[in-house]
Amino acid sequence: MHRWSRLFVPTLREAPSDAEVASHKFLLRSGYIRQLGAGIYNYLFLGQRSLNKIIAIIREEMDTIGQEFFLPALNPREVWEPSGRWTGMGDNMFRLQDRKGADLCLAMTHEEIMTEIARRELRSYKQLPQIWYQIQTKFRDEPRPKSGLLRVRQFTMKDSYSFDLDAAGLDRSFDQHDQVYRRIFTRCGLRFVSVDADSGAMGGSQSQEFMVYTDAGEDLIASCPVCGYAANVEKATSRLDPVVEMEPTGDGMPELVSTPGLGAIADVARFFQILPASDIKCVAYMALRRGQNGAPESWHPVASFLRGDHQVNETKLMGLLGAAELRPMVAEELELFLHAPAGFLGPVGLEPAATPLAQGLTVAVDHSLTERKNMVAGANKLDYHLRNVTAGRDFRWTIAGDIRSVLEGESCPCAGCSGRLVVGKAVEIGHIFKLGYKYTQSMGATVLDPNGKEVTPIMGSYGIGVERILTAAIEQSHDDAGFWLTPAIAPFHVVVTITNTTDPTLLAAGESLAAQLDQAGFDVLLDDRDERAGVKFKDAELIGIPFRITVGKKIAEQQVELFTRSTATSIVVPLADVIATLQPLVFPNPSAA
RNA sequence: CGGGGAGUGGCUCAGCCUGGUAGAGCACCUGGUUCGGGACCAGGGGGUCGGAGGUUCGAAUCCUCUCUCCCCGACCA
Repeated sequence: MHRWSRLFVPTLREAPSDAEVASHKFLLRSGYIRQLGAGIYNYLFLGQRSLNKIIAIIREEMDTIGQEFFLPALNPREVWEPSGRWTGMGDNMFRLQDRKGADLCLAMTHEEIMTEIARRELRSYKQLPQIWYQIQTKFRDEPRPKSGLLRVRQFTMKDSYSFDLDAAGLDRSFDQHDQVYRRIFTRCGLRFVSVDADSGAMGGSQSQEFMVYTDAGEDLIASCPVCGYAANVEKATSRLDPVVEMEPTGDGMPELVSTPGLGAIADVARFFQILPASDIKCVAYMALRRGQNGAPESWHPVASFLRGDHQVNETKLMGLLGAAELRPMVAEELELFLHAPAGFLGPVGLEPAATPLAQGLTVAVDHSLTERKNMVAGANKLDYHLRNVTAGRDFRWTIAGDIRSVLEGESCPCAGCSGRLVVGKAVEIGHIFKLGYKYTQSMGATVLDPNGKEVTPIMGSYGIGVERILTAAIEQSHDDAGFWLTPAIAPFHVVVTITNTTDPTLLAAGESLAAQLDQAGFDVLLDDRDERAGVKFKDAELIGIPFRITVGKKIAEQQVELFTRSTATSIVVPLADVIATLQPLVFPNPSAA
């Protein structure tokens, strides 16, 4: 039992002005955290207590499939060299030097260290599979920390790594994580979804993110309400409705039309009296190719083309091209590679490179364009467009593929599904994905298979953002007065509020009840402060504790009030029944207690 | 990194434009009254106005530089 009168719970009546999102405001107001610097936070008593409970759940569930390690956050440069990530991580990694001038870094993740252990220790297929995990502080020099604990430079991550003999084994490890993650997030009281995700720069195949819908999130999720399809928009696809082609004009061949000052899609469409879908949009990039060692190798010009009403999806484009980085061309580069300014760029007359990021200009075309005809496109000449532009006949490309972002309302990509996609913001709380051989291969980890042949184990990598669980929980369960956590992750199960501590009867009754609850296994916070009742009620409702028992006037009839924070309702309970009433509410699943 | 905004007591902010030596509410301390929805009265403590330089008789206020934080776009748990 903890007595509030002796705790440090610095609640704030008003939120500091630099807090924007709900979770940030409430974490500060409730005295869970305090900021130390951009993306760096102190966790105070209540915050740490809640995070500890989250960690305990993660640990308990992870122990059913894996073994807990604890690896150093401080890593020598050498460990990060073979995978190419010492350079590959770029400015996102914190780096430092020791007194001898040797390079070190603060680890952002631990694939290399885990693989290093595997490389040195694993000899035989009989030792596989292995699942190793840790709960550790991670450091990332985020370009832009924001939104309280949502995007920070130091945070706690549960990261695990699986080593399997073959792809089928990896499938099992992946699936085990999927199941365990679902249990963890469910026990933490989160309403979450799992979505297909891009496997990104880490390399690998299947990739799945666990997301919590909230406007504070930074990811966009496309989902189908009919069939349940869900994917990060970085990855999501859709079926496009057929486009009614324009009738050709004149001889049907590309015709130069003066369009002075009409650089914007909307202006061009209005001028030609066409829909934006019949205008070709060009977005030009410089794309970086990296070598085997992760070092930047060369920049290549890329012209991407898509429908005027579509947006480029840079993640998809990078994936299609095999590019490591993408940045928009500047005006001089547009002039140099395309000989025209933005607004008048088009595919006609370009000479596409033979393969992506080879010598010359890489022309990438969205596949919504490859069968189209009689479109309008920039003429690669200031103040001119072309009409009657037909794919294949009038222009060619290096590569065609899906390089656009889906839009809300488009048809679900699933075969036979009639649903329309809905797009919503979400925050990522966990990520599981199949790494493949990237690390085991580059670092030379091998085992002998049953035939005595050397084989490279296949890896998976799985992360959970601990603070993000807390943040997401607050985002999805708050009101004007504060927030509420599920009992399993709340710093306390119940707060016993004595309305007036100067009344010896009330004080004694509250003390006694709190002690009984404590004895019965509840985490109890006794509000024995010499404050007015209103102050105590406000505080209790602010700080995330799911239940409050008010010890007040009704004590004369041996009764108290039980207030349920999530519903903001209270019931009168006889003193003798408090424990029995609270038991199923706090411990709904006996095995989870 | 590019674009926008803000730094004045613990918190929210006023004062700045139009220089004259810092203020309110909340919080805090003491005493008293009060005690089921962020009380009241009286008294009190606390700020080199982010930092440096400059202009001026005089700078929170004007000028230059700088640091930090927040928000919007490229990264990720």
